[in-house]
Amino acid sequence: MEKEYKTEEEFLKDYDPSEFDQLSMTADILLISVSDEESNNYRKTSKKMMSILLVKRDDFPYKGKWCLPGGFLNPKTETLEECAKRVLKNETNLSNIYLEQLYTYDALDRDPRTRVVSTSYIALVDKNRLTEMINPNTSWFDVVLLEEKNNIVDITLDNGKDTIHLAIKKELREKTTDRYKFIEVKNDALAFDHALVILAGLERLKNKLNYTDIVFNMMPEYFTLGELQQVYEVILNKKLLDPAFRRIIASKVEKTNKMKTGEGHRPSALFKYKGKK
Amino acid sequence: MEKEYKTEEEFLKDYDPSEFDQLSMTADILLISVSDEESNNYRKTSKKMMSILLVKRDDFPYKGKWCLPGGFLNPKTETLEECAKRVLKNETNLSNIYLEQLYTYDALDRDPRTRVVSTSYIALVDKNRLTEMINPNTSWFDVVLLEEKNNIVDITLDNGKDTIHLAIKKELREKTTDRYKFIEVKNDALAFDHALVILAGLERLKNKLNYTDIVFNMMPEYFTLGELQQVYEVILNKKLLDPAFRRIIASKVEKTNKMKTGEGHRPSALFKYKGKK
DNA sequence: CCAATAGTGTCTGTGAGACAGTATAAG
DNA sequence: CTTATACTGTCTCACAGACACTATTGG
Repeated sequence: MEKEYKTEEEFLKDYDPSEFDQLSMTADILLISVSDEESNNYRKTSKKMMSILLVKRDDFPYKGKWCLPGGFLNPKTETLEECAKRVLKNETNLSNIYLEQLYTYDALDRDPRTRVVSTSYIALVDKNRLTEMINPNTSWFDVVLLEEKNNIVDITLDNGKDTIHLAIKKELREKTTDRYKFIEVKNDALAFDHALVILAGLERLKNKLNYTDIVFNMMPEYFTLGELQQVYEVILNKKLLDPAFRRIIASKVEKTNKMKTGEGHRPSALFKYKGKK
Repeated sequence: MEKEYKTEEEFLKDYDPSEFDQLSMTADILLISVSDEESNNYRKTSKKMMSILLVKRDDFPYKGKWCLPGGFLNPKTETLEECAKRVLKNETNLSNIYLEQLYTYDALDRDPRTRVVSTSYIALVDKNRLTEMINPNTSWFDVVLLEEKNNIVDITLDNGKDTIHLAIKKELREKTTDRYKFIEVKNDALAFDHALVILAGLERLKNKLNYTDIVFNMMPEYFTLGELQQVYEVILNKKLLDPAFRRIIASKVEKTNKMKTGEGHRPSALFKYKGKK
């Protein structure tokens, strides 16, 4: 028999959450950066690549597999975003970085332990800011290949020791939008559904590049337009034409009187992010 | 003291989820449609308005306030999207409608009972499809005003009996993107953080209109280009020029040999959605 | 000089914005 | 005929794509 409550206070006093079905949540973070691959030619500039941070799992489940940094939410004390920041701080000692909610993953069997719903976040960082890695199981993986053919995306990640090959099928959810269902076709190395999170995150970043200034969260304070263009090119996965790129970017950056020299070719001006036009 | 496990099976056998902090989740649905406001002039076409579905709360907390249709997730049996579909089916008897995850809301105090994290969904429907409303507490509210001035958004909702005024402040999260933190400035009628969900959902729809064919999820099978243009105009909240609109839409629709007549002016051809160009 | 990147000038085609004009129904 | 919407033709301007050209360094 149900009790009748007159006021919200009275109702809340009697409320017992443990009567209801509960579950656990995690926040998982896709930390993306752009790194330099050193060049063999003194004249040539270093080739840039995207890289993402992975952690080798010490414990079951998925012991020995790689996964995104993440952790269980403490429901009494923190929000999911705070949880993501805490995890990131613990793993990399980074704080004050760009963080954006990506998607909430909740397949029934995504965690073999019990029902765990995960809200994923994208984090962006300028690699120069990354000094010490706290967790020794943590490693940067370069995105050495990212290619889509016939709705199958092939991704190759490499950290210098391990190489991870992923293949993910994209199935159009409905003809009216560009939403896809991602299905793992090949994944021997990544735990949980994190391969799907990585692809979703890289695609989100690619899209946002075109209509926001999000890229500057991955840049140092001073940069050349050549460097900036390379970052665009590696994220968009295509070459851009110099004049067009400079036209678009011109209103967003500010030329400083600093120059970058000693590169075996004409020096280039250093720029700063100016803020939105 | 921790036990050492050799295999994942062994580990899972001993795993007890209740040892860890758990919480409840809900799925909340912002169901959006476009309705006709009948005209007083036999010649004039009816004015279109967006409308959203709200439910009057029968129980504590927020008893008597309006909220989005939503319900608690059963962690053992369903995904959040399935939960959203179940709720929608129960309230409106609708199934097979467009559903898209919007955002996961998780402020510590968003539910006075206990920690409840809510994943919100946008649902779109052609109002002609909506026949019977099952829950008598359910009502369509027209968006009679939606206006942004100095980063304050004013929204007025009206269901013919009740009028709801909302004011939400938009605070830019960082200068590199277009992300805003939404803060309720005025809200006497909506429960939880649902005013924020409504604004986020309407803005998402507005954005998606420009780069997807999402609008056709709100259209009947046959429609005139004038009707379609009106739907665009009410969602984008601005007038469009006929020739420009027709150029953009031309590749997406297919002219049928049906006509719409009897409107007191030149009849117009009926079109069908053709699928992506 | 050479190789490599920095940086600019300019043509061209596409496409959105704008406006004006014609067409056709009901009353 | 009037009124209101349906539908089309065409000009202009902004801007992305493309290509060619000049500038400047280290070796």
